[in-house]
Amino acid sequence: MKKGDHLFLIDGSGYIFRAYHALPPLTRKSDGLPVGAVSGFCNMLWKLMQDARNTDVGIVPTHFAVIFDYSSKTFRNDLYPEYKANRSAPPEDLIPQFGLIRQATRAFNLPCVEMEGFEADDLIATYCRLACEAGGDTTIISSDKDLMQLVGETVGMYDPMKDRQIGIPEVVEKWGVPPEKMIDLQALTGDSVDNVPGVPGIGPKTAAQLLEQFGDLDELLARAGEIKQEKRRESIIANADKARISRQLVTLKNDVPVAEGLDDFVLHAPDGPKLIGFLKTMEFTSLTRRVAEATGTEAGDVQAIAVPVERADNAHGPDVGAGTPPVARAAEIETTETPKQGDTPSLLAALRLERAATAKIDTSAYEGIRDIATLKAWVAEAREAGIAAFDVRATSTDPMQAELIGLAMATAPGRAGYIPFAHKSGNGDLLGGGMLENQIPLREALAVLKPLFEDRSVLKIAQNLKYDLVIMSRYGIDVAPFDDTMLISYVLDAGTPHGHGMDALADKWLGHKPLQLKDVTGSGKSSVGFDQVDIDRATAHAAEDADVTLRLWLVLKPRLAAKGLVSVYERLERPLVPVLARMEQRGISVDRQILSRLSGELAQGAARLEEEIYLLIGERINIGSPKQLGDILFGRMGLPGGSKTKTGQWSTSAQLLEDLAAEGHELPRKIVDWRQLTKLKSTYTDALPGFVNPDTKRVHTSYALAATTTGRLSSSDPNLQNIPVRTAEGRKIRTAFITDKSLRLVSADYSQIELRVLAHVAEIPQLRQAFADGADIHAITASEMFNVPVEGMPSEVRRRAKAINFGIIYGISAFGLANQLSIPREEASAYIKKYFERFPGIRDYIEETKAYAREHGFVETIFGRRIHYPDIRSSNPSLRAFNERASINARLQGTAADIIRRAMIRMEEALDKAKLSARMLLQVHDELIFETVEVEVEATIPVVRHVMENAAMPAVSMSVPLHVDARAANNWDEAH
DNA sequence: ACAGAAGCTTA
DNA sequence: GTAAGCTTCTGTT
Repeated sequence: MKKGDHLFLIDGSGYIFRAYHALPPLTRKSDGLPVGAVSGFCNMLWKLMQDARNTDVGIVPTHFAVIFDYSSKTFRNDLYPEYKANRSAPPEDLIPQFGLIRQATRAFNLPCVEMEGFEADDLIATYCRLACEAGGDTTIISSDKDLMQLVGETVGMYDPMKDRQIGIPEVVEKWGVPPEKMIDLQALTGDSVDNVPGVPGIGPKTAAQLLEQFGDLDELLARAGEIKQEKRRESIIANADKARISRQLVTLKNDVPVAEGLDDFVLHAPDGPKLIGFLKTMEFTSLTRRVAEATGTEAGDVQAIAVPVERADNAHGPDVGAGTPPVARAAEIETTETPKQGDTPSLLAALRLERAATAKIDTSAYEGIRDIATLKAWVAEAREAGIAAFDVRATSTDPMQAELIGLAMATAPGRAGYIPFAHKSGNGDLLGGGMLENQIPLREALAVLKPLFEDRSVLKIAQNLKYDLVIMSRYGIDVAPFDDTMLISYVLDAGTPHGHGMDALADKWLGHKPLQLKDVTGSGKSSVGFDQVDIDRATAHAAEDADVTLRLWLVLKPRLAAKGLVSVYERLERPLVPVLARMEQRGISVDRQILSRLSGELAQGAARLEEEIYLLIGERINIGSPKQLGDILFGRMGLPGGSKTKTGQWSTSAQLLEDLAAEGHELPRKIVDWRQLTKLKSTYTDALPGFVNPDTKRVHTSYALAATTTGRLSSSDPNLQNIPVRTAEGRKIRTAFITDKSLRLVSADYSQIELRVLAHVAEIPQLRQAFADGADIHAITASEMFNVPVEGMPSEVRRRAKAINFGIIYGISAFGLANQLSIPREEASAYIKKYFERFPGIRDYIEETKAYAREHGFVETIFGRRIHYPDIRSSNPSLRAFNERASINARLQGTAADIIRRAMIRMEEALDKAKLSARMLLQVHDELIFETVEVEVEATIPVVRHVMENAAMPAVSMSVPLHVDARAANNWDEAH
């Protein structure tokens, strides 16, 4: 570069966001790919380059580069961790455009410049300095105030959207200070968007005036005592440190060790065919025409090129792969719904399905990523594509104990690789095998992967992502943004016969059966850990999973929009993933001594009962065997009332034994008691200590988001949602769930949430009133049904009404109610009839639900969650009736589940905002359990209650108030 | 070694 | 009558 040359630097990242928000949304016609920002970008580049050839304009660039941010984490985060911390992920439809804009830049024959650890602004500052030193001029294509500090005699800015030049006078006019004081001004005002603190109470006007008065920031801070206005003076003195750190944050670094020099930016004429190929692919018809004219290219001769993101342009592409012909397949899917003609998401869904299902899966085509250079190339490729499916391989299915073995990544269908970190040679002698050659050491690999996994412009996709999230978090990586194919499937298809596991989804959508873990590790006694699998086989297996995950995403994601389920996914599913990941990581403290003592007591009690039982039956059978027990009780001893299970065995259910005990038989009572003690011992007091994590000394359950049909969570390993509470004996187990001395457990649970949901959705005036009054709902029900006053009501009357209320929630049947109340079926029938007479709205609700389910094959919660009942039209009456009851229950249980999900999603921020340190640990369907310091208990409870009671708002304003009870104690028993 | 049934725990 | 998960026993692979 020499004197007279002119460098154009485009702030690519800044432009993307501005164009996205400023320009009308635009999607590629053929498939709905969002391209608004790309279109704006291409038009701007073209205009700038046209101007470059038109010497009349005055400014003629000789050098040209587009600068991008690399990742969200830069050296500024080391200075100030909160820097840009409250930035949220970019909008859904912007994410794929980041990669496209880089491609656009290259199509224009322009250099794309970015560097890890630095913002685009730092690179721009550096190149400005270099150009200045070489005697050239610079124009920065941006209107960002953060760049205004660079404006000077040889550096100007240009806002392409407003067609406005920004020089020294414009900066002074806008901010009241010359460019060289912009840094001090920004240090004072701060920036709420980037989380630069600044001095509270000082805005641009005040800052400019102060700088005018004192000259610069150092002088101002030194002489702050001279400021007349009291508030202002105090604030500046108190926040001098914040101003200093802010100055560091806003000062651009102009000595970045850049890889490309200015000579690499010499402007070349555009390559017509290359550029037109890209523009055609994007379907920018008018720009394509203009470029064709200007470059003298015949647009018709140019083929649209393949673009790594969303290659739906290739719909008639490779017709390989066996099975159903693609067209028939796509058609088959859409006939199950009612697609609207020209409905773009539906069309996209069909196209995606066809592509992903037909492009052959070849496990031998995956790449082993064995050195840093290759890994870096893959990372670059993922950034280009804007999406990356990944799959973690680790030593354990428990993410709290798993050590990373390797990681697979896919960037496009068929394009996948596997990075081995820690595979060992398979010889299983005592010393174990040594580490295999040609792997990338974990630390080095993670250093390269971390910026990608945290890059807000690259969407990370996984199947059951929470597992990977917990592991990555333990390695210091916060994965965002992300999609989870399992959850997308769950939102689309809860209740359908196929599950949401990878194998089921691959089979259903891709007609493909992926390699099984067992096929590479072996099974049973001869099985080996995944780290003992040789790297080629591991690559085939893991990379295939990443490839399949990417294809599933391509197929499933557009279906969310096509079916109007985006908001369920975005508001009830995806945001819960990191919340649950954190809850699982926190775990809960369990006192092993208490459990061990209880185990001893239970063993003694059970042994005593065992002896008594043996004495009564005269032999030492296995009491735990229902078969042996039934044969003795009803066969040899000939007890009355025996009934058979469906396999023809004598039934020995607790209910039946209780009935016999009530008739005065001694043995059944002892058996029931023995079962209770052994149940408590084996399932809880003996099993729980085995779940204490050796590192954290706490118990970390695993929550499944996609395991139930209704939207509830489930808990396993261990299940902490079925810890005993009903009997005094069982409750003792809860005393083992404890906190440290200065901490407390806070338990907050919704009171009667499902009945409240019923009163709301079925619009039952008496029930709404009763809940509004805070009345005893079962007593009110009884009073309405039996015409008895609530005052002095016999407990039996209330009990029956309560059973009916619960029965309604479960999709009542006379058979079930009769069983529950131990009354004849005719009597139960009469109760139900009476109930419907008093609450006709509930009968209507039930009938409407059944009719809706029958018509659509699914029901919905009030938040739009869809639950399918494919057997609702079965000709089998009992199967049909079962589906009817389940669908009635699903609307209520599912709505309640959605409400607590919403509360959980909002809870952490609400606690943060209230400056409370409480940490959410557990969820038990209608209850949340927190751990907090004792001194904050009183402040925490109202915050928790407020979030939970208002969780339906603003999406739904319920006609019945939600009520939350909350208590704190040293253990779960007393807190509940 | 695994799968299903029976039984029991929770909301 | 709804929704789950875990343990034990039992019979099959």
